[in-house]
Amino acid sequence: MSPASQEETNLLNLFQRVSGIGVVAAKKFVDKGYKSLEDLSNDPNLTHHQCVGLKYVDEFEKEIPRDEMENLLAIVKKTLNEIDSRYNMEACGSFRRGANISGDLDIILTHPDFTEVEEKVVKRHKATTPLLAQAVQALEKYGFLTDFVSTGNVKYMGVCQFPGTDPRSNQPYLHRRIDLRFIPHENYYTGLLAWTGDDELNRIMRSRAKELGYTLNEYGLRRRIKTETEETPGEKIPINSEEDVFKKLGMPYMEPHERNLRGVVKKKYLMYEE
DNA sequence: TCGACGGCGCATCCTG
DNA sequence: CAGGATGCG
DNA sequence: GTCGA
Repeated sequence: MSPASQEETNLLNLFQRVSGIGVVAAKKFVDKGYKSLEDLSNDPNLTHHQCVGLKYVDEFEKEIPRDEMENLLAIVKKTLNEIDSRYNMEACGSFRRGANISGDLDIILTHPDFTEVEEKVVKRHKATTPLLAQAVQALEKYGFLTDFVSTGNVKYMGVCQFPGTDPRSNQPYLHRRIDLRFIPHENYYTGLLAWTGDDELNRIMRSRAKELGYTLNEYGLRRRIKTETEETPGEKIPINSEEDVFKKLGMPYMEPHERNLRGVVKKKYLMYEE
Protein backbone atom coordinates (compact mmCIF):
# COMPACT_ATOMS: atom_id res chain seq x y z
CA MET A 1 0.00 0.00 0.00
CA SER A 2 1.34 3.43 -0.90
CA PRO A 3 2.35 5.73 1.95
CA ALA A 4 -0.39 8.19 1.06
CA SER A 5 -3.23 5.71 1.16
CA GLN A 6 -1.75 4.15 4.29
CA GLU A 7 -1.92 7.53 5.98
CA GLU A 8 -5.49 7.93 4.78
CA THR A 9 -6.43 4.54 6.20
CA ASN A 10 -4.82 5.42 9.52
CA LEU A 11 -6.76 8.68 9.69
CA LEU A 12 -10.04 6.99 8.79
CA ASN A 13 -9.49 4.54 11.64
CA LEU A 14 -8.50 7.32 14.02
CA PHE A 15 -11.60 9.42 13.31
CA GLN A 16 -13.91 6.43 13.57
CA ARG A 17 -12.80 5.88 17.14
CA VAL A 18 -15.00 8.87 17.93
CA SER A 19 -18.58 7.89 18.71
CA GLY A 20 -20.83 9.52 16.13
CA ILE A 21 -18.26 9.29 13.36
CA GLY A 22 -18.74 6.42 10.93
CA VAL A 23 -17.19 5.68 7.56
CA VAL A 24 -18.95 8.54 5.78
CA ALA A 25 -18.09 11.27 8.28
CA ALA A 26 -14.54 9.98 8.69
CA LYS A 27 -14.01 10.22 4.94
CA LYS A 28 -15.44 13.72 4.92
CA PHE A 29 -12.95 14.83 7.56
CA VAL A 30 -10.05 13.24 5.71
CA ASP A 31 -11.14 15.07 2.56
CA LYS A 32 -11.12 18.31 4.55
CA GLY A 33 -7.45 17.67 5.26
CA TYR A 34 -7.73 16.95 8.98
CA LYS A 35 -4.73 15.09 10.37
CA SER A 36 -5.55 14.69 14.07
CA LEU A 37 -8.29 14.62 16.66
CA GLU A 38 -7.28 18.17 17.52
CA ASP A 39 -8.07 19.24 13.95
CA LEU A 40 -11.41 17.55 14.46
CA SER A 41 -12.07 19.42 17.70
CA ASN A 42 -11.67 22.74 15.87
CA ASP A 43 -14.42 21.92 13.39
CA PRO A 44 -17.39 24.18 14.13
CA ASN A 45 -19.87 21.84 12.47
CA LEU A 46 -19.52 18.70 14.59
CA THR A 47 -22.82 17.16 15.61
CA HIS A 48 -23.65 17.05 19.29
CA HIS A 49 -23.07 13.31 19.29
CA GLN A 50 -19.60 13.78 17.79
CA CYS A 51 -18.71 16.47 20.36
CA VAL A 52 -19.54 14.09 23.19
CA GLY A 53 -17.71 11.26 21.44
CA LEU A 54 -14.60 13.40 21.09
CA LYS A 55 -14.74 14.62 24.68
CA TYR A 56 -14.65 11.05 25.99
CA VAL A 57 -12.84 9.28 23.17
CA ASP A 58 -10.28 7.69 25.51
CA GLU A 59 -12.68 6.87 28.34
CA PHE A 60 -15.22 5.17 26.06
CA GLU A 61 -12.53 2.76 24.86
CA LYS A 62 -11.89 1.50 28.38
CA GLU A 63 -13.74 -1.62 29.37
CA ILE A 64 -16.11 -1.59 32.35
CA PRO A 65 -15.43 -4.14 35.11
CA ARG A 66 -18.44 -6.19 36.13
CA ASP A 67 -18.57 -4.86 39.67
CA GLU A 68 -18.76 -1.30 38.36
CA MET A 69 -21.57 -2.36 35.99
CA GLU A 70 -23.42 -3.76 39.01
CA ASN A 71 -22.91 -0.53 40.93
CA LEU A 72 -24.07 1.62 38.00
CA LEU A 73 -27.16 -0.54 37.55
CA ALA A 74 -27.92 -0.37 41.27
CA ILE A 75 -27.94 3.42 41.14
CA VAL A 76 -30.36 3.45 38.22
CA LYS A 77 -32.67 0.95 39.91
CA LYS A 78 -32.65 2.76 43.23
CA THR A 79 -33.15 6.19 41.71
CA LEU A 80 -36.05 5.19 39.49
CA ASN A 81 -37.77 3.12 42.15
CA GLU A 82 -37.70 6.16 44.41
CA ILE A 83 -39.69 8.25 41.94
CA ASP A 84 -42.04 5.43 40.87
CA SER A 85 -41.89 1.88 42.18
CA ARG A 86 -43.66 0.59 39.07
CA TYR A 87 -40.58 1.11 36.89
CA ASN A 88 -39.04 -2.21 36.02
CA MET A 89 -35.58 -2.47 34.50
CA GLU A 90 -32.82 -4.89 33.66
CA ALA A 91 -29.36 -4.55 32.15
CA CYS A 92 -28.98 -6.59 28.98
CA GLY A 93 -26.19 -7.33 26.55
CA SER A 94 -23.02 -9.13 27.51
CA PHE A 95 -23.42 -8.07 31.14
CA ARG A 96 -26.56 -10.14 31.54
CA ARG A 97 -24.78 -13.01 29.85
CA GLY A 98 -22.29 -12.92 32.70
CA ALA A 99 -19.38 -11.09 31.07
CA ASN A 100 -16.61 -9.92 33.38
CA ILE A 101 -16.18 -6.75 31.35
CA SER A 102 -18.56 -4.68 29.21
CA GLY A 103 -18.31 -1.86 26.73
CA ASP A 104 -21.41 0.02 27.78
CA LEU A 105 -24.49 -0.23 29.96
CA ASP A 106 -27.68 -1.14 28.11
CA ILE A 107 -30.82 -1.01 30.20
CA ILE A 108 -34.34 -1.90 29.12
CA LEU A 109 -37.14 -0.28 30.98
CA THR A 110 -40.84 -0.96 31.33
CA HIS A 111 -43.74 0.64 33.14
CA PRO A 112 -47.33 -0.66 33.29
CA ASP A 113 -48.58 2.64 31.85
CA PHE A 114 -46.49 2.25 28.70
CA THR A 115 -48.20 -0.40 26.61
CA GLU A 116 -48.12 -1.27 22.94
CA VAL A 117 -51.38 0.63 22.44
CA GLU A 118 -49.98 3.64 24.26
CA GLU A 119 -46.88 3.56 22.06
CA LYS A 120 -48.96 3.51 18.88
CA VAL A 121 -51.10 6.41 20.04
CA VAL A 122 -48.05 8.46 20.94
CA LYS A 123 -46.44 7.73 17.59
CA ARG A 124 -49.52 8.54 15.56
CA HIS A 125 -50.00 11.90 17.23
CA LYS A 126 -46.29 12.67 17.35
CA ALA A 127 -46.92 13.20 21.03
CA THR A 128 -44.59 12.64 23.95
CA THR A 129 -44.81 10.33 26.91
CA PRO A 130 -43.22 11.59 30.12
CA LEU A 131 -42.09 8.22 31.46
CA LEU A 132 -38.61 8.14 29.96
CA ALA A 133 -38.07 11.89 30.39
CA GLN A 134 -38.94 11.61 34.08
CA ALA A 135 -36.48 8.79 34.55
CA VAL A 136 -33.74 10.73 32.79
CA GLN A 137 -34.49 13.83 34.81
CA ALA A 138 -34.19 11.92 38.08
CA LEU A 139 -30.82 10.48 37.05
CA GLU A 140 -29.55 13.86 35.89
CA LYS A 141 -30.47 15.47 39.18
CA TYR A 142 -27.88 13.38 41.03
CA GLY A 143 -25.23 14.15 38.45
CA PHE A 144 -25.20 10.48 37.48
CA LEU A 145 -25.94 11.33 33.85
CA THR A 146 -23.34 13.81 32.62
CA ASP A 147 -24.09 14.20 28.89
CA PHE A 148 -26.72 13.03 26.45
CA VAL A 149 -26.14 11.73 22.96
CA SER A 150 -29.75 11.45 21.87
CA THR A 151 -33.02 11.46 23.70
CA GLY A 152 -36.54 10.65 22.51
CA ASN A 153 -39.74 9.02 23.68
CA VAL A 154 -38.46 5.50 23.95
CA LYS A 155 -34.68 5.65 23.66
CA TYR A 156 -32.12 7.67 25.58
CA MET A 157 -28.43 7.45 24.76
CA GLY A 158 -26.01 9.25 27.00
CA VAL A 159 -23.12 9.23 29.41
CA CYS A 160 -23.02 8.29 33.09
CA GLN A 161 -20.41 8.32 35.83
CA PHE A 162 -20.33 6.53 39.15
CA PRO A 163 -19.91 9.06 41.96
CA GLY A 164 -16.76 9.31 44.02
CA THR A 165 -13.27 7.91 43.61
CA ASP A 166 -12.42 4.61 41.96
CA PRO A 167 -10.20 2.72 44.42
CA ARG A 168 -8.57 0.92 41.50
CA SER A 169 -7.11 4.12 40.11
CA ASN A 170 -7.51 6.60 42.95
CA GLN A 171 -9.13 8.80 40.31
CA PRO A 172 -12.75 9.71 39.63
CA TYR A 173 -14.67 6.89 37.96
CA LEU A 174 -14.57 6.97 34.16
CA HIS A 175 -17.43 8.25 32.04
CA ARG A 176 -19.42 5.36 30.58
CA ARG A 177 -21.86 5.03 27.72
CA ILE A 178 -25.38 4.23 28.86
CA ASP A 179 -28.54 3.45 26.89
CA LEU A 180 -32.05 3.44 28.33
CA ARG A 181 -34.62 1.75 26.15
CA PHE A 182 -38.32 1.90 26.96
CA ILE A 183 -40.27 -1.04 25.67
CA PRO A 184 -44.01 -1.69 25.84
CA HIS A 185 -44.95 -3.57 28.98
CA GLU A 186 -46.33 -6.66 27.22
CA ASN A 187 -43.17 -7.02 25.11
CA TYR A 188 -40.85 -7.16 28.11
CA TYR A 189 -39.73 -10.77 27.83
CA THR A 190 -39.21 -10.86 24.07
CA GLY A 191 -37.41 -7.53 24.40
CA LEU A 192 -35.26 -8.87 27.22
CA LEU A 193 -34.44 -11.93 25.13
CA ALA A 194 -33.57 -9.92 22.04
CA TRP A 195 -31.46 -7.32 23.81
CA THR A 196 -29.64 -9.94 25.86
CA GLY A 197 -28.61 -11.84 22.73
CA ASP A 198 -26.18 -12.82 21.74
CA ASP A 199 -26.71 -12.03 18.07
CA GLU A 200 -25.99 -15.61 17.14
CA LEU A 201 -28.70 -16.93 19.46
CA ASN A 202 -31.13 -14.32 18.15
CA ARG A 203 -30.51 -15.51 14.61
CA ILE A 204 -30.96 -19.13 15.59
CA MET A 205 -34.19 -18.49 17.49
CA ARG A 206 -35.63 -16.31 14.75
CA SER A 207 -34.93 -18.82 12.04
CA ARG A 208 -36.30 -21.63 14.20
CA ALA A 209 -39.45 -19.57 14.75
CA LYS A 210 -39.71 -19.11 11.01
CA GLU A 211 -39.47 -22.84 10.39
CA LEU A 212 -42.33 -23.39 12.82
CA GLY A 213 -44.54 -20.77 11.17
CA TYR A 214 -43.90 -18.03 13.70
CA THR A 215 -42.13 -14.72 13.50
CA LEU A 216 -39.99 -13.69 16.46
CA ASN A 217 -38.47 -10.32 17.22
CA GLU A 218 -38.13 -7.93 20.15
CA TYR A 219 -41.81 -7.02 19.79
CA GLY A 220 -43.13 -10.51 20.36
CA LEU A 221 -43.80 -13.94 19.00
CA ARG A 222 -46.51 -14.12 16.35
CA ARG A 223 -48.08 -16.75 14.21
CA ARG A 224 -47.55 -16.11 10.52
CA ILE A 225 -50.61 -16.20 8.29
CA LYS A 226 -49.80 -17.81 4.98
CA THR A 227 -52.03 -17.19 1.97
CA GLU A 228 -51.33 -18.02 -1.66
CA THR A 229 -49.75 -14.69 -2.40
CA GLU A 230 -48.40 -13.24 0.83
CA GLU A 231 -47.44 -13.84 4.41
CA THR A 232 -48.57 -11.52 7.15
CA PRO A 233 -47.98 -11.54 10.89
CA GLY A 234 -50.89 -13.08 12.71
CA GLU A 235 -52.06 -13.00 16.30
CA LYS A 236 -49.63 -12.62 19.13
CA ILE A 237 -48.67 -15.58 21.29
CA PRO A 238 -48.89 -14.65 24.98
CA ILE A 239 -45.44 -14.68 26.53
CA ASN A 240 -44.93 -14.39 30.27
CA SER A 241 -41.29 -15.30 30.62
CA GLU A 242 -38.20 -15.95 28.57
CA GLU A 243 -38.81 -19.65 29.20
CA ASP A 244 -42.12 -19.35 27.34
CA VAL A 245 -40.33 -18.39 24.15
CA PHE A 246 -37.89 -21.29 24.33
CA LYS A 247 -40.81 -23.61 25.07
CA LYS A 248 -42.84 -22.42 22.07
CA LEU A 249 -39.82 -23.02 19.86
CA GLY A 250 -39.24 -26.47 21.30
CA MET A 251 -35.85 -25.50 22.62
CA PRO A 252 -34.40 -26.24 26.04
CA TYR A 253 -34.21 -23.11 28.18
CA MET A 254 -30.82 -21.44 28.20
CA GLU A 255 -29.71 -19.38 31.19
CA PRO A 256 -28.36 -15.96 30.18
CA HIS A 257 -24.77 -17.07 30.83
CA GLU A 258 -25.29 -19.96 28.40
CA ARG A 259 -26.19 -17.62 25.54
CA ASN A 260 -22.65 -16.78 24.40
CA LEU A 261 -22.75 -18.54 21.05
CA ARG A 262 -20.67 -16.18 18.94
CA GLY A 263 -17.72 -18.14 17.59
CA VAL A 264 -19.01 -21.42 18.98
CA VAL A 265 -21.16 -22.05 15.93
CA LYS A 266 -18.26 -21.31 13.63
CA LYS A 267 -16.11 -23.85 15.45
CA LYS A 268 -18.82 -26.42 14.87
CA TYR A 269 -18.64 -25.87 11.12
CA LEU A 270 -14.85 -26.09 11.21
CA MET A 271 -15.18 -29.55 12.72
CA TYR A 272 -17.11 -30.75 9.67
CA GLU A 273 -14.50 -29.30 7.35
CA GLU A 274 -11.75 -31.53 8.70
C1' DT B 1 -26.49 -22.52 -8.16
C1' DC B 2 -27.63 -18.15 -6.41
C1' DG B 3 -29.19 -14.37 -3.49
C1' DA B 4 -29.55 -12.71 1.51
C1' DC B 5 -26.85 -11.64 5.19
C1' DG B 6 -31.49 -6.68 10.82
C1' DG B 7 -34.52 -3.37 11.67
C1' DC B 8 -35.15 0.67 14.11
C1' DG B 9 -34.95 5.27 17.10
C1' DC B 10 -32.97 9.57 16.91
C1' DA B 11 -30.26 13.52 14.75
C1' DT B 12 -29.38 15.72 10.78
C1' DC B 13 -29.49 16.79 6.00
C1' DC B 14 -32.03 17.12 1.61
C1' DT B 15 -35.87 18.22 -1.25
C1' DG B 16 -39.96 20.29 -2.72
C1' DC C 1 -42.46 24.18 6.72
C1' DA C 2 -43.22 18.94 6.34
C1' DG C 3 -41.77 14.52 4.80
C1' DG C 4 -38.13 11.57 3.16
C1' DA C 5 -33.38 9.97 3.04
C1' DT C 6 -29.12 9.08 5.25
C1' DG C 7 -25.73 8.23 8.99
C1' DC C 8 -25.03 6.19 13.17
C1' DG C 9 -25.06 2.82 16.92
C1' DG D 1 -17.97 -16.90 3.53
C1' DT D 2 -22.40 -19.49 4.88
C1' DC D 3 -26.78 -21.45 4.16
C1' DG D 4 -31.40 -22.29 2.70
C1' DA D 5 -34.54 -21.87 -1.40
